Amino acid sequence: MGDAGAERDWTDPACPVARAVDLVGDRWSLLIVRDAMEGPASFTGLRRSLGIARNILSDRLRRLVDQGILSTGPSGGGKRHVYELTGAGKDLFTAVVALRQWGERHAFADGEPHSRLVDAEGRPVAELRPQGQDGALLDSDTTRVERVE
Amino acid sequence: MGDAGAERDWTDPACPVARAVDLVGDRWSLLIVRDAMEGPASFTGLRRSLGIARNILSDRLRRLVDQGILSTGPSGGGKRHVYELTGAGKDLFTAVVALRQWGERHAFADGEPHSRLVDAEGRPVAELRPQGQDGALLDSDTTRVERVE
DNA sequence: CTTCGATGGTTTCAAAATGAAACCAATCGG
DNA sequence: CCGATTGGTTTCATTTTGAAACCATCGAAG
Repeated sequence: MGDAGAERDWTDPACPVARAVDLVGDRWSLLIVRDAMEGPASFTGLRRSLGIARNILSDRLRRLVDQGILSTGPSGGGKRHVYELTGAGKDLFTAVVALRQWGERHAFADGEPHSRLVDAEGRPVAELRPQGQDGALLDSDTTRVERVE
Repeated sequence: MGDAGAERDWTDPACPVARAVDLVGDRWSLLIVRDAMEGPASFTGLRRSLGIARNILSDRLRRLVDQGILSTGPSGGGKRHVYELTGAGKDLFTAVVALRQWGERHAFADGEPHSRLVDAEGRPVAELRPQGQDGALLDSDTTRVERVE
């Protein structure tokens, strides 16, 4: 991956979780990415969908492009208009799905309606489950963080 | 789930991703949860580990307890000291793992060292991969969000 | 070619969140 | 009883966010 952005001084330099949070863990970035998952997005499209302030959206888009998560490449004419996910951006799919599934399980009252993620045939996506290399299911009690020296 | 917290007016009420971000999508909450995954956590332990300001940590802990993600239950004596994950909190494991794996893939230069998540035998956790009910691998191109009316 | 509306911003300023530091009460070890 | 540690709260400065106004460009309609 191209080392595009200049973040420097991470909250916790050795922890991939902390770096991910530093990059996309604010109020808006992941929602912009969520929207961009549905296809190329425009400034006003995002604005309407999210209800975000213009200046903040402008800043977040610039930052996401700098970080290599979005591109506004010359696709379309080069006039800096359409935003789409890069490889790194698309790769956030799994994390967005994980947050979605957690939200479905814990952020809605019983019977409260919510959007769903489905495959091309309309069937819901299976629940993500962390496993070991041997296929055994894992959780926070059966794993540990191996700190790096 | 007990409707403990009072969040009200969500950024995007029907979207589980947005609700999850509203609940834990700030600079610190997920890192607090990450730390709590390793076992019961104390105020000063978290402070030292994260380098977070006292008042902010105090606020986040209160909020996470209100939201039913952490408990500071009477376990230990009832004197409001130890914080541990509730069921909903432990269930964030998958999302934290997904962010960790994304961070490992995209937030480190080649060869730059980082902590790893391993199982009880020290073997790395397998990469999470969204699948359909039939086991087919899915990504943002082969899924769509079914909006709720 | 002119005008009009929409798009994609930037600037300015007020309000809210964050952080550093000082302060404080309760507990614990000796 | 003494001093250190823990678990905070309060105060105040700094930073971030957001609403609103402003502005430049483009394409379509007249």
